[in-house]
Amino acid sequence: MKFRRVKGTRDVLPREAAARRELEEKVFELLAPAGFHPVLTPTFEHYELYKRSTGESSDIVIKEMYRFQDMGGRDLALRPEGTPSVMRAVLENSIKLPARLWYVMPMFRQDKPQKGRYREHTQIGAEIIGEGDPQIDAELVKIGFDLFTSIGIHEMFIELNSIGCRECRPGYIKKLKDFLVQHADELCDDCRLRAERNPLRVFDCKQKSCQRILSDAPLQTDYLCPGCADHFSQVKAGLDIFQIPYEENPRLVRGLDYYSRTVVEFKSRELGAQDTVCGGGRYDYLMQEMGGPATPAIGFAFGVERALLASRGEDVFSSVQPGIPLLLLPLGDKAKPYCLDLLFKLREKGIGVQAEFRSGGLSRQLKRADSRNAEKVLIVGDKEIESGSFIVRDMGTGEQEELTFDELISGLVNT
RNA sequence: GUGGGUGUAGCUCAAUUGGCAGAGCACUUGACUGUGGCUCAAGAUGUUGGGGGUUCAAGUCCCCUCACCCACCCCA
Repeated sequence: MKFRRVKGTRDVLPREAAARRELEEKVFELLAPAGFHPVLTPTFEHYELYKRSTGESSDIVIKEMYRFQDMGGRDLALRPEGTPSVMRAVLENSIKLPARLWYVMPMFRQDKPQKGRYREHTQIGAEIIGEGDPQIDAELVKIGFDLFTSIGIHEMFIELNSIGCRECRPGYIKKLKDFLVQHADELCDDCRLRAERNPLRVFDCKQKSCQRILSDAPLQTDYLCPGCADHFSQVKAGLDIFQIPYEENPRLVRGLDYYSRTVVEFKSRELGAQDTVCGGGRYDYLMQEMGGPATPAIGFAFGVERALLASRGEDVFSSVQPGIPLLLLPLGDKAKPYCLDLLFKLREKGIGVQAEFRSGGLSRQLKRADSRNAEKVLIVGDKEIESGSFIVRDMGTGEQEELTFDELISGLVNT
C-alpha cells in the first residue's frame, strides 16, 4: 500500500458518515426552534485572527496551529476553532445583533492524536452574540444538556464556574500568584512554570502533591466583584429551574484566552481520559478586542468524533456495505443495454436500483446479488425481453412474482 | 515534545528453547450453462511495517527507523 492517510486524520466510512448525518439532523432540530441559524466560514484565515482572539498564551496558538504561507506571502492558518471566525464574520458582514448562529465545520490542530482526538476533527458549535444576561447563560447550558441527552450520551455531568471579569480577575490572579510563590518549593516543575505564565492553569495539574496544595489555594469565586457574583448566582438560579445535574467546580479553567465570567464543560465518564465532550463559556470582550463594539457573547462547541464515541460506542466505526433495494440481473449480452435503459426508467420513478453488468449465468448472478446485499432482484433474460414479463425475486423470502413492464414501472413505486 | 504498548494474508489472530509462515472468516473457480444463502472440492493471497546486525539458519535475538493505539501535557 503506497499511500496512507496523514497522521491524525481519518476516513469516515459509510456507516459512520450516516451516523454523523443523523447527529447533525438532531442538532438542527434542537437549535432551530431556539432561533439558531447555520453559518459557514472559510477553512483558513489570517494567522493574526487566531493569535489575537484565541490568545497568545493558549496552547492552540503556541504550538498546535497549522500555519502556512500562500503564494502571495500571506500568513495563514487552518482554522483551529470556530469562535474567532464566526465573530469575524459577524463583524465583517455587519450581522444584526443579537444573533444566534451554529455551525458544523472541520477544525485543525497539530497535537498528538489519541482516542477521540484527531488533527482534523469536526466541531459543532453554537454562539449567542449580543446578549449578556445570566438567563442566556442558563438557556444555552440547558440547550447543550438537552442536545447531548438527545444524541444518547450517558453518564453526563456539567461543570460550571465563573472566572470573573476585567474588574475582578486581575486582583484574583495576583492573590493566586502570591499563594503559588509561597508554596513554590512544594509544586511540580510544570506548575512552577505555570505560576509565572498562566497561573490559572495550575488547577489543571494532575499531580497529587500539587492538588493537595491547591486545595488551600484562593478561589476565583471568592473574589468575584459584585457584578460577576450576581451574574453567577443568577446563572445558577436559572439552571435550578431545570432538573439539570450540574456541579460548581471552582477549579475549572478553560484553555482559551477570551473567556470571562461563565465557563462550562460537559463531560461523560464513558470517554476515558478525553472526558470532555463539550466546552464553552462567555466571551464578552472578544468582539471589542477584534476591533468591534463592546458586545457580550456566549457559546459552546463539541467534537463530533468524540460525541459519537460517547453516544454509540465502537460499532459506529466499523465498515458495512449498505444494501441495494433492487438489483437488475441481465442474462446474456443482449439484456445488458436493455437493463441500462430500464435502470433509468425505474430511477425516474424514485426507485433505488442498480444493475449487475458483470457477465454470468443466473446462478452466478444470484450469488452476486446475495453478496451485494440486494433486497430484491429483477431477472432480465432473452425470454423476459421477448415476452415483456419479468420475474421479481425477494432475496429475503425467496418469493417471486411475475410482472409486465408496465406493472413493473408503476407497481414497484409502492414497494 | 515525553512515556508505555502493538505491528504476521483483505479482516481476526496462531507459529514451542531461533529450524519448511499457518488457521478461521472473506475472496476466486467448480460441483450447479435460468434460481442465491447450506454443503463439498480446488485455488489465490505475504518483501512477517521498513533498514541494518548476530547466526549454518531470524516472524522469533540486538540496534535504528516508521506507523498505529493508549496515556502525559493540553484539549473537542
